[in-house]
Amino acid sequence: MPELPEVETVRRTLAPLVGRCITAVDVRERRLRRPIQPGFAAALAGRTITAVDRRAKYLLFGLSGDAVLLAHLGMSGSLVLHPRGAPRRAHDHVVFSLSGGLELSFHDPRRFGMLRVAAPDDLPELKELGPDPVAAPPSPEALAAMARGRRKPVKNFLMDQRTLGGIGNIYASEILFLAGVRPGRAAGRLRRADIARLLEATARVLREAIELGGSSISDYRNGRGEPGYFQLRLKVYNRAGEPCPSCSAPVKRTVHAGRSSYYCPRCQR
DNA sequence: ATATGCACCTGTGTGC
DNA sequence: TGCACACAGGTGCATA
Repeated sequence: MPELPEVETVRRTLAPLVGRCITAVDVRERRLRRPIQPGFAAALAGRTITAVDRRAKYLLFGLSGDAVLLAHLGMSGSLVLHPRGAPRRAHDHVVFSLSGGLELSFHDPRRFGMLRVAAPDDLPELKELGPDPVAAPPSPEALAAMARGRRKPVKNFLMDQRTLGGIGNIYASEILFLAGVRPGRAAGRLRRADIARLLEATARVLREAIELGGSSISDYRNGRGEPGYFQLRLKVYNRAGEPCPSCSAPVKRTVHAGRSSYYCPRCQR
């Protein structure tokens, strides 16, 4: 579910938590894809949230006493605020009690998400992440250097978190459509002009998606439980057979590395 | 080193 | 209605 625009929207809706104290943590299900560590709740109780940051698709909650709560929403995860005592839903795996009568629920039906407490200098998950395409986009030269010699499809190159941190399956198709580049093109065979258009398209698509609060395809919600609206602006994702909004040719679906790709066979070369 | 396949899960939609 | 199957926003490990 969540790619950069969704995670950034969650970050913004949870930013007001800065200054609140985590008074208790109820771990109702530890069996996430990576099991919740022993001592997770005890390591958090009593700490105050000092920052809410994002790196690629990771959320980082800065905590008093030199600790970080690292969170990833996987495919189906959400973090939603609600008043204390609100009914638990199925798949509410962790409930954080906060000062001021609030609770924050980590809800994740597929359990691909991740929660971990760590010291700020112990975050190996973030080591290999590429530059943030919104906050610190690379120059065309730098992206071209990363693509040099690579034979993997440009769509998978964009989705590789070591290239740019935060692009997933939906936005990869949308970016390639806007840039006029076919998803199956080998990354290393892109021309300089293709690279430049890709970077422009990436910035435009992600910025607009953030403005609209991300895409709610089925059940994505921000930290206040509200949906996003960028799904209404998706041009090709999940639109196989529908007319291309630019030239009316039918949108095609293919598979790259096991993930669906959507593109216009006329507009994208 | 690089690219792909599959596993990890539950829920939903489709076709029979 | 029930059932089987495909597919879904991600990542990490095994395998060529």
